[in-house]
Amino acid sequence: MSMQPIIVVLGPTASGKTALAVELAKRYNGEVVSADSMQIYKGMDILTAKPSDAEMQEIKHHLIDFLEPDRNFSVADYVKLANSAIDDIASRGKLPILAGGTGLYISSLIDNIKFDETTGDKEFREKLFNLAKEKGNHYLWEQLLEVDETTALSVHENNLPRVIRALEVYEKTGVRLSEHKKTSRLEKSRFKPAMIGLTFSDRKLLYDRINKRVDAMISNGLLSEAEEIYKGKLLNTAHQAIGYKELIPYFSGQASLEDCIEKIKMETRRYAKRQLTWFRRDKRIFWIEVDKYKYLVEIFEKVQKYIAKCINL
RNA sequence: GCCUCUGUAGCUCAGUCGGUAGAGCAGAGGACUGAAAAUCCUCGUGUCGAUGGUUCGAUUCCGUCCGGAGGCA
Repeated sequence: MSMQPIIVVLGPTASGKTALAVELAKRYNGEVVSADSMQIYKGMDILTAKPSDAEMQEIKHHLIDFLEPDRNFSVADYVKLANSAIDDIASRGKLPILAGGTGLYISSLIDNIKFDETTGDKEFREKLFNLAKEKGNHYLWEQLLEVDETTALSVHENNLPRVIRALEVYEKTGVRLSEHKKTSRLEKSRFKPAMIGLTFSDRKLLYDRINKRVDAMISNGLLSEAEEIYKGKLLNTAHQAIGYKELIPYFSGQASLEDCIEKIKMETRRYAKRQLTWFRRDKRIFWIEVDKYKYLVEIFEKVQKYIAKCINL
């Protein structure tokens, strides 16, 4: 079976991924598959900086705006859906273009990580969470040390969700997470990716863009959008969105709007930093420092050359 | 004009009974396989406002000057 070529556009939030992905889709007869853990949800348009209506009409986008915000979602779900979206695109003779900032989703898909069928057990997790509360994080971690030493030694005892997940995997499947990690990578990836990373030579410029974008979101109606969400019901995944949870103290009258907006900016900056940390370790990525180019055309030309070299298009 | 308080890390402030200093926040680096916009770990040298004096030694005590806050006229 020949490998599926795919263009991947990644980078921190507010780096210009959406625009580049759309341009590439036009140039290569492609369709965009979003790799964003929040844009999957319906509504939350401003909050998650979804592509504009014009962009969506011009180029078909997948895995955006399809799930109710009260539904949970996971990497495993993502990989499954993304794979079938890609098959669909390829079957119509088009080129899939993956674009987004959720590093875990991107690498799980591109590296063809196999997830097994057991889903997360909410009750089990809650039980262990309470146990940790009662007896301390170290107690729980020691339990993990007994059943899966490798994982225990690589996860800090305070990283409760990770400790709990590792215990859950062993409890429900009888297989250690550390073993599962090995077998999950046995199958070779079906993709031949051209990975393009957008970054900034000067972090301050990125932060500047983020701050401005948050201000723009506010003037575009973020408040009323977030208030709608505030009234509705949200479950685990969606309520984590930056820009929503920071406004809750404002809605409940516990903090000033100004302070909450500052908080959104700060959390977004930190998020961008974490994204960069995640992506930096992937040596396949062809990085473009976008602040070094005056015109988008220059970036576009560079990217095209790289794509030509990488996947012969 | 006089009196009192104050000036220490990007910010808010501790502290040194005289032996050149430390927290929180911000920031930086890192980890990451089913909640990932999440979760977690590590990292604190700065003319201690300026300048004279006392002292073996001053950011610490004293004088003067310059900022800031308050009070009295």
